[in-house]
Amino acid sequence: MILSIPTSEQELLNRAELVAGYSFGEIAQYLNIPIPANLNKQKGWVGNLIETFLGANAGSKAERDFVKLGIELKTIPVDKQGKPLETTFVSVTPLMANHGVIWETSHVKYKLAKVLWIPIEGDRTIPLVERKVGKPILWEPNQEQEQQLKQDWEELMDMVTLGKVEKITARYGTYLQIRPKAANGKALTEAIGENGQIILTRPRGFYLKKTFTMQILQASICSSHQSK
DNA sequence: CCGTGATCATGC
DNA sequence: GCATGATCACGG
Repeated sequence: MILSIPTSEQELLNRAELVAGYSFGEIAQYLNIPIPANLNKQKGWVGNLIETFLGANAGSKAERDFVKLGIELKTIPVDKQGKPLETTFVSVTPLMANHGVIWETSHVKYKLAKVLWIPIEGDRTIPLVERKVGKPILWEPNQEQEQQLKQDWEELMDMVTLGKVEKITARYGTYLQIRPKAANGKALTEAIGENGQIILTRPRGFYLKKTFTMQILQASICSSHQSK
């Protein structure tokens, strides 16, 4: 089953709010999509399920999910207290041709300009079929958050361009980190080495640390209380 | 191989 | 316990 692409932000929000509270089993049955026993072999299954229901532009383009609306969709697994269980992948880390690349025009800033967060139950003790979708959060980074991300991005990209990519660990960056992002350890891509030469290294990606996404989720709880 | 969707699972 | 580094599936 293919659902139409939402033509407005409000339509997208309405659909996201509609699906809140339903289980993965119910949604998969409605869309006629088979449910895996677990996510071991299909780690992106939940993300694809929600994308399909919300009518996101399918494909693997380096574009936002809802191009016309300028909105990126992210499902985020949370525990019983609503805290993130995983970091959040943002985009591939460019390891070459970074001359003149700045934060303002970076893929990270672009992707995170406007995000529709969909919390999902991620507790592995709950059978996949029974796990439920949470209430959507439409988020834009505030000035402080953008500054935090920019600072981390600049520190990390400095290392990449200066040939220190092999020295980067996930411990760098306060809220944004760089980690491997590949099919397996055999995947290699070009990068700048210690002496400015071209080396082969594992592809990397930018990820948001849990401390950052937790702030987004908690802030939304606060504002919903205040608005009552 | 790259980029999309991410979570797994071992080491600390 | 939990984060880091590794990995799974798929379209192009």
